[in-house]
Parts: sequence; C-alpha cells; structure tokens
Amino acid sequence: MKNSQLYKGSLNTIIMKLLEENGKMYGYEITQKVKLITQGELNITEGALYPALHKLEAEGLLDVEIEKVDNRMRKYYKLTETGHKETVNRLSELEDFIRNMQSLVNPKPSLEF
Amino acid sequence: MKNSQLYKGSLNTIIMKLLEENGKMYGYEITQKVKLITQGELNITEGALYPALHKLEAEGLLDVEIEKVDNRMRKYYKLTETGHKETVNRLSELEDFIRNMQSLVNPKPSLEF
DNA sequence: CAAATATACATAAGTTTCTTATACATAATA
DNA sequence: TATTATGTATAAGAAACTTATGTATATTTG
Repeated sequence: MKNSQLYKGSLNTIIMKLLEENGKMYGYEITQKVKLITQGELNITEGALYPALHKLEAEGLLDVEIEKVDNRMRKYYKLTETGHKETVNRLSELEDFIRNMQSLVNPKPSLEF
Repeated sequence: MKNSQLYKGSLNTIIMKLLEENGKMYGYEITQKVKLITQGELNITEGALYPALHKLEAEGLLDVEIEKVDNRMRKYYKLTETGHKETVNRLSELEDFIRNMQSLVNPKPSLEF
C-alpha cells in the first residue's frame, strides 16, 4: 500500500469499514476514497486490493454486483449479513489495536518520581 | 503475535520504542513488558521476536551485549546511534498511521446536514 | 522428590499479506 | 496522437508472521 509496513494486515478492515459506511463501492472507488481520507498518504495498490476483495467474497463476507457505466465494467461490492457482523468484530479489534499501540508509544508515566 | 492480523508490521517499531525508553532489554523481557503494557492482549511469540531482533542487529540498528544471570544466558539489545535516528522516523510513521486509521474508522461528519 | 511451569534463546517449515510488474480495455485530456 | 485517468485482473517474489520443535536452567507445585 505504501512504504510503511504498518498498514500490513489492515486492508481488510479498511475495506469492510468503507463498505459499511457507503453501502456499496467498486474497487477503484475504494482506492480513491482511501487516498482522499488519508490526504494522499495511503495508496492501495491493485495488486493488494483485488485479491483482498476476491478473498472476502470467497469467505462470504462480500457480495458482488456487476454494472456497466460509460461502457466500462464496474464490480460493486457490498457486505453480506455475515459481513456486517464480522465488521463489528474487526472494528472492535482495530480499536483495541490502536489503543494498545498508543499505550506502547505513549506510556503512562510511572507513579514514582 | 496474536489472533488479530493488525499487529503485522508493527513489531519492529514496538521493539525500537521499548529500547529507546528502557536503554537496554533482552528478548524475553520485551515479551513480558509488551504483555504487561497491553494487559495481556498482545503476546509476541519467540518465532517472531528473535528473527526480528537478529534482523535489526544485522541492519545496524541494534547492538548486542551478552550477560550471564543466574547461570542463564541473556542477550541485551540496545539502540545504536543509527537506531536512535531511525526510531524517530518509525515513531513518526506510527503516529501518521494511527491518525490515518482513525480517520478511516471515525470519519469527520459531512458538513452538509 | 518428581513434574510442571517459568525463564531464556533459537530455527525451520509453512501461511498470509503485501509489492512489483504486467496485461487488457475504454474515456478523457494534453 | 500520446499520455493520463478509469477500471479490473493475475503472477512472481518478498516480508512478516504462525506453529512447531529444540535446547537448557531455575523455580514452583503436587
């Protein structure tokens, strides 16, 4: 996605969160949305995105709907019911993760001084 | 490290931050410290930790100092000068990462309402 | 006292997730 | 007319991990 390794493992959660928010999205749209939200800092590559979408679909978390817009193909993805439930878990894990990382980076000062 | 994939890619940064804070630490100590700080949520496995330490050492970011305590070997690691400089960069990247992930999870409400 | 747990390091095989490169196709812009 | 933008896809390889195993000593528990 970017130079920083930190984003490794977070792509699925990002995709699912965006789909929960926007109902349905297509791949290219996801890359642009992420670029916008992160002000250009996070660029999802196709080589990461499409396999991830296919896998989430294979796992039954996403449904696909193909449309043709301006003579170009679009594959819209949306969360299945299972996908919705799983998204709740993933976001909860993400919050824990962020909290833990902040504890590590910004530890509470020792009580002895 | 744990069930959640999110921690993937953050191990090096965690190690370097802890070393910056504590001067020198040995492997097992790092695992226990992380467990403590995250209240048991993040358990670094040896299979992840030791290769990571060896790689950071090979990259010239860490120095090693072997000690024998209670008849048991300990390999203390500490940041080199280069390692200190690199830690600053990594922590800055981590802050950007956390900020971006929070923007994705908790987007600013639209101005139109 | 024996067995299990804690301390301490290490590596090898396999999996997952990503990067990099390539491929195809149409629309819009320079 | 050539490049950029839009849109999807896959294959080869790298990187970071999990899981399993191995070695060794110290401490605690039954």
